[in-house]
Amino acid sequence: MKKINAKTEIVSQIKNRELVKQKQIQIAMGASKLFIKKGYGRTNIREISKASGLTIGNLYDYITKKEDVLYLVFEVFHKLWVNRLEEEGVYKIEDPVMQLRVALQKMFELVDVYRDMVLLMYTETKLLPKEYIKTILMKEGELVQCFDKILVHGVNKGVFKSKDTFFLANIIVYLLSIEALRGWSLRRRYDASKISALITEFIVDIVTKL
Amino acid sequence: MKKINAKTEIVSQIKNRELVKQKQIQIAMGASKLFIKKGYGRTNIREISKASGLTIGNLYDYITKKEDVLYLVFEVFHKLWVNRLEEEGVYKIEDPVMQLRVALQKMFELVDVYRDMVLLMYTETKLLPKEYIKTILMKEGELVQCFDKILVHGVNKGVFKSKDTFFLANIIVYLLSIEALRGWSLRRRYDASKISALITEFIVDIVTKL
Amino acid sequence: MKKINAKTEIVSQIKNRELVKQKQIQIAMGASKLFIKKGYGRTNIREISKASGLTIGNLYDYITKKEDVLYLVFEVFHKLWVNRLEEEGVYKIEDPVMQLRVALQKMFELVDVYRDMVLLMYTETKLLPKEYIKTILMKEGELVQCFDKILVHGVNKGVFKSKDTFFLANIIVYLLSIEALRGWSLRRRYDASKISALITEFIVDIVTKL
Amino acid sequence: MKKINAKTEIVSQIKNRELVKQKQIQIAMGASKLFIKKGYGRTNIREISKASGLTIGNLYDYITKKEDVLYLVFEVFHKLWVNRLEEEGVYKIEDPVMQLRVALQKMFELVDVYRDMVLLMYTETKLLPKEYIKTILMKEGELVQCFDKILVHGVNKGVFKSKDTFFLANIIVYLLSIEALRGWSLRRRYDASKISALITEFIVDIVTKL
DNA sequence: CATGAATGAGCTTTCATTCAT
DNA sequence: AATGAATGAAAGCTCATTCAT
Repeated sequence: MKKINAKTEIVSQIKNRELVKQKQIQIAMGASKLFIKKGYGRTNIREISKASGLTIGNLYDYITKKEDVLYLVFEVFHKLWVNRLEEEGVYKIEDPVMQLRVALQKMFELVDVYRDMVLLMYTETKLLPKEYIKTILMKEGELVQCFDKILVHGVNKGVFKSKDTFFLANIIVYLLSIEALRGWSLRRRYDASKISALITEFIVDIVTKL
Repeated sequence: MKKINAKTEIVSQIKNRELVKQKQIQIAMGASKLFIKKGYGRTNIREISKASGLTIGNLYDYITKKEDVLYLVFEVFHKLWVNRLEEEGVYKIEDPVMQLRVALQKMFELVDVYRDMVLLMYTETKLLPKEYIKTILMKEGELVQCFDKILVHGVNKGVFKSKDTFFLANIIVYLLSIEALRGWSLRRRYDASKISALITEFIVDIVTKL
Repeated sequence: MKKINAKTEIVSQIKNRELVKQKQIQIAMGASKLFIKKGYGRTNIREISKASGLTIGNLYDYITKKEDVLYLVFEVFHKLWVNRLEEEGVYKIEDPVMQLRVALQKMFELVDVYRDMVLLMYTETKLLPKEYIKTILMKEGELVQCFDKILVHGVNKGVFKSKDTFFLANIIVYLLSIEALRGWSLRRRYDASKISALITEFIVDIVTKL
Repeated sequence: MKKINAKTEIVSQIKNRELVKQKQIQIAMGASKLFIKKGYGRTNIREISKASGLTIGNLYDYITKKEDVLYLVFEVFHKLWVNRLEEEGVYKIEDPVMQLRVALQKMFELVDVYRDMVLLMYTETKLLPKEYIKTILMKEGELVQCFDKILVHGVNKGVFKSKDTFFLANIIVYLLSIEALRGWSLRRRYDASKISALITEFIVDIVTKL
């Protein structure tokens, strides 16, 4: 397994590091709404400037290229996911099935709210320069590791059977996005919450029975 | 379940219908290579014109907007998939597990060759106008139906257990693309053919055991 | 007074002179409707070809440049005006006031039907190459001469007073177009037929009282 | 009589209102020369950009569409006319005939200088979108009102006889442009200043004798 | 640090005209 | 004589990025 190793920081002209961080978050928050609504390619710098409350010139004090904004958006957005699992006591749950169920539920809550953002990540990530993609994917990798940890915990307890938790964790993380990516098909029969429920049961079945 | 019903045809200035069809395929073939390499948004008309061997003006005799080219690419590309299942005797195999295995194998062969194209479809479809999206998704729906049919056949034979073949067919079609969409993660441990094999066994396990 | 002297003929590749004339009229008839509706600049050759029932290639057997079509339209259209005065016995009326009234009435009937065409002539003539403009204006000059003749007739009869019939004939011909050119202002108070009536009385007043 | 009511302002990306006004005039001045020489349709944005001393991008900071330039030209140009009457004490002249003569003279001075511009207004106004046409015509209406006022003044003094000053004011304004629109015919006999003189006497005759 | 006007290459699309059949 | 596919220059317009203030 190749080692994940990428650390990217948007370089800024501004000296005050605290300010830079604060403004970059401000930019990401403003831009994310636009990106979700219109996509990255169709959002222009003027709009990003307006949405983030910075003048164009000032905006460029905190970024170097437009791509940086997309990166910042992904960065902010990604923290949401991992934090969700880490900050809410999921890891303290002892019962493996319960732990998995809770983790999945928390993820689906986010998918439900940020469905378009999930789609955006799939659709726009590859537009970024390689350097950035590497970092983004590394952060995605963290989410896989979270589920891997949960699976290993279940296997150790003798509740889950999987011999290849890494593979299964990937499957699980991939299935989390099914509603965002294939909702147009599934929603012809089921509503969003039913889809989440079906996927949850499906995953639990897999890890306990296969 | 809503009825799928959409039919789109790119309007052309050219009267000779045969020629139109031939040239539109020519355009799609030329453009697809560019789209895979650079994405739709970063490929410009001049390049498409050159790649398809038509002058710009003549190109616009066969399309109306740049978007039409993306649609044409998807259309040509999609025929590949459904044809692959229909034309190669998959439906004549009696043994359900064998039938499913062969179908999956054929699909993975295509994924392997057209990995980037799969990604393109997921990433760029939503850039199209609604009218076109409808048609594209309808064609995607056909693939789901193909697998649904295979599953129903297996259930009737008493070999597959699934009570919700539509849901499962969606999962299967979705999993077909996992290598294209999350290969960056899986390939850190497995090569492409191993991934296909793992997914195949995983699916067979699911349909026979759950 | 400079002598009017211009004769233009659209050159054609086709040998049969009769056919050329017939087709050129066919082209003019088809195109005039388009020009009135959309203006010359916004009508393209494809549309002209369709409207005239000739294929593009064949159309170009009867014209050399798109401008030729505008010239043909003006030519056909202009015959209407002069013919209207010449063919309908206006010149046989003995009473000068009556003759003038009838002539004006006939002209206003045409303005009423071809209002947009009048506007078109004013708006597009100057887009033509000099050679063509000369011919067009010569034909316009014929109309001035028609009215000049009528005025001279009245002066000889002692009914009209004007010493400068050429100047007055120009004024009259100019006033014929007032509704087309300034109708937007006048029509806020009067309808089209009222405008014609007012102008007619105004002209009669002028020629008899000034 | 419908109420005239239209106000159009070319929207600009630039925040500094003063600058916008100044640059828009700069654009109008540069473009008007081109429009007079080649017409609106045959002048392209690149030329306008060069003539106005702005880069293309910057030009588009002050306009939205090419049409806006035509509107700006008309706007600047129109101020000239109304200002000419209002700023030069015409309204202070008590003697109606003298007042009318002076007003006409001032107008003909402008026609003489801006002959091609007058033609342009007649020929290109209708190319504008309705919204703009409305505003342009409203401004034209102001000129009619100026002459209406002069006529009413004369009628009140018992010097002019007209019962329908609105109609006559329209005729007068229309006659102001005769040299621009039909000069090609009249100039075969008279030079420009003679034409102005003839029209002036003609108008004075009309208002005093009819 | 902040402002926003300025830059100009690059984009998609149209269309008069030609020419092989 | 008739057909209509092919040509490609040129059009209007956008937008990421810079830089003087």
